[in-house]
Amino acid sequence: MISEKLSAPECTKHLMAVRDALDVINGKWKIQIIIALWEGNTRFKDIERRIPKITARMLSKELKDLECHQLVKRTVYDTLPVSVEYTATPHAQTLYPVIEELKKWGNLHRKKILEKQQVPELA
Amino acid sequence: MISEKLSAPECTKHLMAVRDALDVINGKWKIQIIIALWEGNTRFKDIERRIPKITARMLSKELKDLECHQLVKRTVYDTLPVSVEYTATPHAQTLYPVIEELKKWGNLHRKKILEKQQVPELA
DNA sequence: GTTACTGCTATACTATAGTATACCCACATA
DNA sequence: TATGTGGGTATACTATAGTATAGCAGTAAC
Repeated sequence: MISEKLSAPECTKHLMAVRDALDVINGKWKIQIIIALWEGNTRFKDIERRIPKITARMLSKELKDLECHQLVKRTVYDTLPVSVEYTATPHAQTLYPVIEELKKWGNLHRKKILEKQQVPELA
Repeated sequence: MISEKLSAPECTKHLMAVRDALDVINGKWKIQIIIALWEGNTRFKDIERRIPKITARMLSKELKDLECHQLVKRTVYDTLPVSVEYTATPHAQTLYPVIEELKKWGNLHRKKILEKQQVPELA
Protein backbone atom coordinates (compact mmCIF):
# COMPACT_ATOMS: atom_id res chain seq x y z
CA MET A 1 0.00 0.00 0.00
CA ILE A 2 2.92 2.29 0.38
CA SER A 3 5.41 0.41 -1.73
CA GLU A 4 3.38 0.68 -4.90
CA LYS A 5 4.43 4.24 -5.35
CA LEU A 6 7.79 4.42 -3.67
CA SER A 7 11.27 3.24 -4.46
CA ALA A 8 13.37 2.02 -1.57
CA PRO A 9 15.36 5.26 -1.13
CA GLU A 10 12.17 7.32 -1.26
CA CYS A 11 10.66 5.08 1.34
CA THR A 12 13.73 5.49 3.55
CA LYS A 13 13.33 9.25 3.24
CA HIS A 14 9.75 9.05 4.42
CA LEU A 15 10.80 6.87 7.30
CA MET A 16 13.38 9.47 8.25
CA ALA A 17 10.70 12.14 8.35
CA VAL A 18 8.55 9.98 10.61
CA ARG A 19 11.58 9.37 12.83
CA ASP A 20 12.34 13.08 12.96
CA ALA A 21 8.81 13.81 14.08
CA LEU A 22 8.79 11.09 16.69
CA ASP A 23 12.16 12.15 18.04
CA VAL A 24 10.77 15.60 18.72
CA ILE A 25 7.45 14.74 20.35
CA ASN A 26 8.63 11.56 21.97
CA GLY A 27 8.76 10.97 25.67
CA LYS A 28 6.35 11.31 28.50
CA TRP A 29 6.21 15.07 28.78
CA LYS A 30 6.70 17.09 25.59
CA ILE A 31 3.13 17.06 24.33
CA GLN A 32 1.79 17.67 27.81
CA ILE A 33 4.03 20.70 28.06
CA ILE A 34 2.96 22.09 24.70
CA ILE A 35 -0.68 21.68 25.63
CA ALA A 36 -0.08 23.32 29.00
CA LEU A 37 1.41 26.28 27.13
CA TRP A 38 -1.57 26.40 24.79
CA GLU A 39 -3.77 26.51 27.86
CA GLY A 40 -2.03 29.69 28.91
CA ASN A 41 0.37 28.43 31.54
CA THR A 42 3.47 30.40 30.84
CA ARG A 43 5.44 30.44 34.08
CA PHE A 44 7.74 27.64 35.16
CA LYS A 45 5.93 26.89 38.37
CA ASP A 46 2.53 27.15 36.70
CA ILE A 47 3.51 24.51 34.17
CA GLU A 48 5.00 22.38 36.89
CA ARG A 49 1.75 22.51 38.83
CA ARG A 50 -0.38 21.93 35.75
CA ILE A 51 1.35 18.70 34.82
CA PRO A 52 0.90 16.08 37.52
CA LYS A 53 4.05 14.28 38.66
CA ILE A 54 6.52 16.11 36.47
CA THR A 55 9.70 17.06 38.31
CA ALA A 56 11.49 20.38 37.97
CA ARG A 57 14.43 18.55 36.49
CA MET A 58 12.39 17.01 33.68
CA LEU A 59 10.44 20.19 33.03
CA SER A 60 13.64 22.17 32.77
CA LYS A 61 15.22 19.65 30.43
CA GLU A 62 12.15 19.27 28.24
CA LEU A 63 11.65 23.02 27.94
CA LYS A 64 15.24 23.32 26.76
CA ASP A 65 14.70 20.56 24.19
CA LEU A 66 11.52 22.21 22.95
CA GLU A 67 13.23 25.58 22.75
CA CYS A 68 16.04 24.00 20.78
CA HIS A 69 13.44 22.62 18.37
CA GLN A 70 11.87 26.08 18.10
CA LEU A 71 8.61 24.94 19.59
CA VAL A 72 8.94 27.07 22.70
CA LYS A 73 10.18 30.56 23.25
CA ARG A 74 11.71 31.56 26.54
CA THR A 75 11.55 35.18 27.56
CA VAL A 76 13.18 36.59 30.65
CA TYR A 77 11.71 39.77 32.08
CA ASP A 78 13.93 42.11 33.96
CA THR A 79 11.71 42.31 37.01
CA LEU A 80 12.72 41.77 40.59
CA PRO A 81 12.92 38.88 41.00
CA VAL A 82 13.24 37.95 37.37
CA SER A 83 10.17 36.39 35.84
CA VAL A 84 10.43 33.94 33.00
CA GLU A 85 7.76 33.34 30.42
CA TYR A 86 7.50 30.31 28.21
CA THR A 87 5.29 30.46 25.15
CA ALA A 88 4.49 28.08 22.32
CA THR A 89 5.80 29.35 19.00
CA PRO A 90 3.77 29.48 15.77
CA HIS A 91 5.78 26.49 14.67
CA ALA A 92 4.36 24.55 17.61
CA GLN A 93 0.91 25.25 16.21
CA THR A 94 1.76 23.12 13.21
CA LEU A 95 1.87 20.15 15.55
CA TYR A 96 -1.85 20.45 16.19
CA PRO A 97 -2.99 18.08 13.39
CA VAL A 98 -0.40 15.52 14.47
CA ILE A 99 -1.64 15.59 18.03
CA GLU A 100 -5.23 15.35 16.81
CA GLU A 101 -4.45 12.25 14.76
CA LEU A 102 -2.64 10.69 17.70
CA LYS A 103 -5.60 11.44 19.93
CA LYS A 104 -8.09 9.99 17.47
CA TRP A 105 -6.06 6.87 16.97
CA GLY A 106 -5.44 6.47 20.69
CA ASN A 107 -9.18 6.43 21.28
CA LEU A 108 -9.81 4.08 18.40
CA HIS A 109 -7.12 1.73 19.62
CA ARG A 110 -8.42 1.72 23.15
CA LYS A 111 -11.85 0.68 21.90
CA LYS A 112 -10.30 -2.02 19.72
CA ILE A 113 -8.34 -3.51 22.58
CA LEU A 114 -11.29 -3.45 24.99
CA GLU A 115 -13.64 -4.95 22.45
CA LYS A 116 -11.63 -8.18 22.37
CA GLN A 117 -11.45 -8.38 26.13
CA GLN A 118 -15.26 -8.51 26.31
CA VAL A 119 -17.45 -11.53 25.44
CA PRO A 120 -15.21 -13.95 27.33
CA GLU A 121 -17.93 -16.42 28.40
CA LEU A 122 -20.27 -16.10 25.43
CA ALA A 123 -19.94 -19.55 23.85
CA MET B 1 -6.51 27.09 21.81
CA ILE B 2 -7.41 23.78 23.33
CA SER B 3 -8.48 24.97 26.74
CA GLU B 4 -11.31 27.08 25.43
CA LYS B 5 -13.40 24.00 24.84
CA LEU B 6 -12.17 21.53 27.40
CA SER B 7 -12.46 21.12 31.12
CA ALA B 8 -9.37 19.83 32.93
CA PRO B 9 -10.59 16.22 33.25
CA GLU B 10 -11.57 16.16 29.57
CA CYS B 11 -8.17 17.47 28.70
CA THR B 12 -6.53 14.76 30.77
CA LYS B 13 -8.58 12.18 28.88
CA HIS B 14 -7.34 13.51 25.57
CA LEU B 15 -3.80 13.46 26.86
CA MET B 16 -4.27 9.83 27.82
CA ALA B 17 -5.36 9.00 24.30
CA VAL B 18 -2.28 10.69 22.88
CA ARG B 19 -0.13 8.79 25.37
CA ASP B 20 -1.79 5.50 24.43
CA ALA B 21 -1.04 6.12 20.79
CA LEU B 22 2.56 7.11 21.41
CA ASP B 23 3.12 4.11 23.66
CA VAL B 24 2.13 1.82 20.82
CA ILE B 25 4.09 3.34 17.95
CA ASN B 26 6.97 4.54 20.03
CA GLY B 27 10.52 3.35 19.65
CA LYS B 28 12.93 3.02 16.82
CA TRP B 29 11.41 0.05 15.03
CA LYS B 30 7.63 -0.35 15.22
CA ILE B 31 6.66 1.91 12.35
CA GLN B 32 9.46 0.59 10.20
CA ILE B 33 8.20 -2.93 10.82
CA ILE B 34 4.62 -2.05 9.96
CA ILE B 35 5.74 -0.40 6.74
CA ALA B 36 7.89 -3.41 5.88
CA LEU B 37 4.81 -5.58 6.31
CA TRP B 38 2.77 -3.24 4.11
CA GLU B 39 5.47 -3.61 1.51
CA GLY B 40 4.90 -7.31 1.48
CA ASN B 41 7.76 -8.61 3.60
CA THR B 42 6.11 -11.31 5.63
CA ARG B 43 8.86 -13.69 6.69
CA PHE B 44 11.03 -13.08 9.74
CA LYS B 45 14.30 -13.07 7.83
CA ASP B 46 12.81 -10.93 5.05
CA ILE B 47 11.80 -8.27 7.53
CA GLU B 48 15.15 -8.51 9.25
CA ARG B 49 16.91 -7.93 5.93
CA ARG B 50 14.54 -5.15 4.90
CA ILE B 51 15.19 -3.07 7.98
CA PRO B 52 18.81 -1.99 8.18
CA LYS B 53 20.55 -2.57 11.51
CA ILE B 54 17.68 -4.19 13.32
CA THR B 55 18.75 -7.21 15.35
CA ALA B 56 16.82 -10.48 15.58
CA ARG B 57 16.30 -9.81 19.26
CA MET B 58 14.61 -6.45 18.67
CA LEU B 59 12.62 -7.70 15.72
CA SER B 60 11.34 -10.61 17.75
CA LYS B 61 10.42 -8.41 20.69
CA GLU B 62 8.76 -5.74 18.56
CA LEU B 63 6.74 -8.26 16.56
CA LYS B 64 5.44 -9.68 19.84
CA ASP B 65 4.51 -6.20 21.05
CA LEU B 66 2.73 -5.43 17.79
CA GLU B 67 0.90 -8.75 17.88
CA CYS B 68 -0.18 -8.02 21.41
CA HIS B 69 -1.57 -4.69 20.20
CA GLN B 70 -3.38 -6.49 17.38
CA LEU B 71 -1.44 -4.70 14.70
CA VAL B 72 0.30 -7.82 13.46
CA LYS B 73 -0.92 -11.35 12.92
CA ARG B 74 1.48 -14.27 13.19
CA THR B 75 0.64 -17.39 11.24
CA VAL B 76 2.63 -20.59 11.46
CA TYR B 77 2.43 -22.94 8.49
CA ASP B 78 2.86 -26.61 9.04
CA THR B 79 5.53 -27.05 6.40
CA LEU B 80 8.90 -28.69 6.84
CA PRO B 81 10.62 -26.77 8.22
CA VAL B 82 7.84 -24.59 9.62
CA SER B 83 7.38 -21.28 7.90
CA VAL B 84 6.06 -18.27 9.75
CA GLU B 85 4.19 -15.41 8.18
CA TYR B 86 3.67 -11.99 9.71
CA THR B 87 0.97 -9.75 8.30
CA ALA B 88 -0.37 -6.33 9.19
CA THR B 89 -3.94 -6.50 10.46
CA PRO B 90 -6.78 -4.26 9.24
CA HIS B 91 -6.40 -2.44 12.54
CA ALA B 92 -2.85 -1.55 11.53
CA GLN B 93 -4.30 0.16 8.45
CA THR B 94 -5.98 2.68 10.73
CA LEU B 95 -2.50 3.89 11.64
CA TYR B 96 -1.99 5.15 8.12
CA PRO B 97 -3.27 8.72 8.67
CA VAL B 98 -1.21 9.00 11.84
CA ILE B 99 1.95 8.00 10.02
CA GLU B 100 1.11 10.40 7.21
CA GLU B 101 0.74 13.29 9.63
CA LEU B 102 4.00 12.39 11.32
CA LYS B 103 5.71 12.24 7.94
CA LYS B 104 4.31 15.59 6.86
CA TRP B 105 5.26 17.25 10.08
CA GLY B 106 8.71 15.66 10.08
CA ASN B 107 9.39 17.20 6.68
CA LEU B 108 7.98 20.57 7.70
CA HIS B 109 10.06 20.56 10.85
CA ARG B 110 13.24 19.66 9.00
CA LYS B 111 12.71 22.62 6.68
CA LYS B 112 12.03 24.90 9.64
CA ILE B 113 15.19 23.89 11.43
CA LEU B 114 17.38 24.18 8.35
CA GLU B 115 15.92 27.56 7.42
CA LYS B 116 17.33 29.12 10.60
CA GLN B 117 20.72 27.56 10.13
CA GLN B 118 21.07 29.32 6.78
CA VAL B 119 21.68 33.04 6.30
CA PRO B 120 24.41 33.20 8.93
CA GLU B 121 26.53 35.89 7.26
CA LEU B 122 23.79 37.85 5.55
CA ALA B 123 23.94 41.11 7.50
C1' DG C 1 14.26 36.07 61.78
C1' DT C 2 11.70 32.52 59.76
C1' DT C 3 8.95 30.90 56.33
C1' DA C 4 7.66 30.66 51.63
C1' DC C 5 7.70 31.47 46.61
C1' DT C 6 10.14 31.52 41.86
C1' DG C 7 13.25 29.44 38.77
C1' DC C 8 15.89 26.64 38.53
C1' DT C 9 20.63 23.06 39.17
C1' DA C 10 23.21 18.93 41.19
C1' DT C 11 23.68 14.33 42.47
C1' DA C 12 22.39 9.85 42.57
C1' DC C 13 19.59 6.47 41.45
C1' DT C 14 16.17 3.04 38.63
C1' DA C 15 13.98 1.47 34.55
C1' DT C 16 13.45 0.86 29.91
C1' DA C 17 15.23 0.81 25.13
C1' DG C 18 18.50 -0.72 22.26
C1' DT C 19 23.11 -3.23 20.91
C1' DA C 20 26.43 -7.04 20.37
C1' DT C 21 27.46 -11.59 20.19
C1' DA C 22 26.73 -16.17 20.43
C1' DC C 23 24.01 -19.92 20.06
C1' DC C 24 19.92 -23.32 19.22
C1' DC C 25 16.98 -26.72 16.27
C1' DA C 26 15.40 -28.70 12.00
C1' DC C 27 16.23 -29.10 7.52
C1' DA C 28 18.59 -28.66 2.77
C1' DT C 29 22.34 -28.50 -0.27
C1' DA C 30 27.22 -29.54 -1.91
C1' DT D 1 30.93 -33.63 6.79
C1' DA D 2 30.57 -28.80 6.36
C1' DT D 3 27.95 -24.94 5.28
C1' DG D 4 23.74 -22.29 4.89
C1' DT D 5 18.86 -20.95 5.80
C1' DG D 6 14.63 -19.94 8.62
C1' DG D 7 13.03 -18.65 13.00
C1' DG D 8 14.25 -17.49 16.57
C1' DT D 9 16.41 -17.38 22.21
C1' DA D 10 20.06 -16.30 25.92
C1' DT D 11 23.27 -13.45 28.04
C1' DA D 12 25.52 -9.45 28.83
C1' DC D 13 26.22 -5.03 27.98
C1' DT D 14 25.45 0.42 27.04
C1' DA D 15 22.63 4.41 26.57
C1' DT D 16 18.86 7.11 27.31
C1' DA D 17 14.64 8.35 29.84
C1' DG D 18 12.77 9.21 33.94
C1' DT D 19 12.58 9.54 39.36
C1' DA D 20 13.82 11.17 44.00
C1' DT D 21 15.73 14.32 46.88
C1' DA D 22 18.21 18.20 48.13
C1' DG D 23 19.66 22.69 47.66
C1' DC D 24 20.53 27.67 46.16
C1' DA D 25 19.85 32.75 45.19
C1' DG D 26 16.89 36.45 45.40
C1' DT D 27 12.77 38.47 47.13
C1' DA D 28 8.64 39.17 49.86
C1' DA D 29 5.32 38.51 53.54
C1' DC D 30 4.56 37.70 58.60
